[in-house]
Amino acid sequence: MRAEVLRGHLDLLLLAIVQDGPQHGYAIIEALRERSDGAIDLPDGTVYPALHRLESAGLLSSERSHVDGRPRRTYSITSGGKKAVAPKGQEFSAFARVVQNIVGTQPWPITN
Amino acid sequence: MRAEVLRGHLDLLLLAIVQDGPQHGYAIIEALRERSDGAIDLPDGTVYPALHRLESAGLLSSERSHVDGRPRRTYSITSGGKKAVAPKGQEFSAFARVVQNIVGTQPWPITN
DNA sequence: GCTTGATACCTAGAGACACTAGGGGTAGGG
DNA sequence: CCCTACCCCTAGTGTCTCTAGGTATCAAGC
Repeated sequence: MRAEVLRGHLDLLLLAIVQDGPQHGYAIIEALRERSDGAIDLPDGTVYPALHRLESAGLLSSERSHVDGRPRRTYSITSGGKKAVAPKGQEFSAFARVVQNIVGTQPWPITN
Repeated sequence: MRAEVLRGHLDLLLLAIVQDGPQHGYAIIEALRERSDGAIDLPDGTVYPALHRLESAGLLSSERSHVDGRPRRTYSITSGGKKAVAPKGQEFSAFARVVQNIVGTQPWPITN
């Protein structure tokens, strides 16, 4: 699955991953791949600029460190990021529901 | 809801509407607004270029006509468009499921 | 008769964001 | 010594939506 498909929702995914604990960029990419069973496999050239955007937007903060001599930038979610992630998630749900409704496919069982 | 949010999925929505019967652009915009309970309210400057794209991609075809002296362009779905809409819908479902899964919000009732 | 609003279509230019395709390094195994 | 995995970064490109205009008909209100 290309990030092209989730354009505009990549921020939500990145925030969701970092919300579960500070991560560095490379680990975030792996976490997304694992949590999606390989469906989401992003090029790092997509993720790093997105992380920079989120940081300059104040939703993430980062710290440089060195592990085994390798430079690392670890991202943590800020209080602003925490506040933003819930409504973003709800907005996505609403969006998905509306699209499913119009398209007519039901990905989840109807219960009533 | 801005089309910005559904970037990349607008094609799917337009195809889904036209699949239910030929429509002209203005009517498609209204159909989307009604079927989404007002959530999707697209500017025509977004929709018309999208329809042109879909036509030049061979997924829609159009015919000019006149109603009450007003020029109209009515769009119909092509066989190529019909073939494309189902997998696009499934792709969207898969995408939505994966995102929900990662974000952790469940917009539909869990049944097991 | 004139204006306003709804109907109906179109385009140019700008901006946002993911992509491609590179660049830089360290560490470890063959 | 080279290749792979690990780790970060940027420039330029392309696609798609947005804004902000334009054109034109018709009905209703004044």
